[in-house]
Amino acid sequence: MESLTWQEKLPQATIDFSRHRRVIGQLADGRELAVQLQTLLCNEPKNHGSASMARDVVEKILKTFSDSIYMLSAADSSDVSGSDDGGSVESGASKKRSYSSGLKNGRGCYKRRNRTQTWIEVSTTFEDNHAWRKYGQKEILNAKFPRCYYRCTHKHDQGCKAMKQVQQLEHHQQMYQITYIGEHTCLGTSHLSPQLIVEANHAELSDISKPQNSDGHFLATSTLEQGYSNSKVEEGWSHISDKTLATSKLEMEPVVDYDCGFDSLLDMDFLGSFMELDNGDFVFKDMNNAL
DNA sequence: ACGATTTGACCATA
DNA sequence: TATGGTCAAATCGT
Repeated sequence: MESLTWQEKLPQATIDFSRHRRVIGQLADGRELAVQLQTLLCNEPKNHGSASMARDVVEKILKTFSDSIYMLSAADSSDVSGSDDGGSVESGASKKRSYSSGLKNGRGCYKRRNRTQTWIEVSTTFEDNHAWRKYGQKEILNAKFPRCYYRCTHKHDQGCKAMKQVQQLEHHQQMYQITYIGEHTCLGTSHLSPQLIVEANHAELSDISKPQNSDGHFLATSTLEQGYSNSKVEEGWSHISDKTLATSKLEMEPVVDYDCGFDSLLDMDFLGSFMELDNGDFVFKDMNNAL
């Protein structure tokens, strides 16, 4: 009874490569046309209201084309370039330590927690108004950047079980995919600031909706479990510094388009593609379960 | 001195 | 067996 990894499933999910490539070609043509339209619009007066709106629309179209091409290309390429190089974060000090050989000491004795209280945020910042302590970092297969593991600073003094995992997205390096595990039970407020939030039961997504709120932030909902109220993410967006992350804080652009969020989903365990419905919603077709 | 971070080892799971 | 999640000693920073 062999369980297949997603890499092993990939060829099944992308059986018709030639059709894929034709679609990619079509998308490339569409992008080219959008570029031409953008060029035309650039000749319009800057302060012309409708022209500026049109430019925005064209930019979004371009991004949509680019990301669609990327998504298809990613699925098309069987060359899953391995976990790369070592672009890992190296802290200044070289550290060679000699572990005494009988290292048991209760090390690694733990239970994997259930993931019922899990949700995913995609944001330009991995800060929130909670104090986190980093407890691990790991190179992830097929991911350029390592995944960092944080737990609440108040784990011991207040017994707070909240944790989060932060992973920088390979194709949108200003974006971070943040997986929150468990609610904070420590004192303090919780205001998230996502561009996209996926509420999930750590299971496959089957339905992702376009942004509903006025801020242009994006919200995706798992149809498998509705463990959290959507209002959670719409309460407010205050940021304060996260002490544990301050030292590695990056300069980041504040504005991100929703397609970044979609891109991020590729960096997760999902394999599939997005389809836009007539009503404007996006549906994620899970290729893992296809065929 | 003490808390935070780094990083290799260990364990669970698919 | 490969991969991801967690632990904890060593190291760093204040």
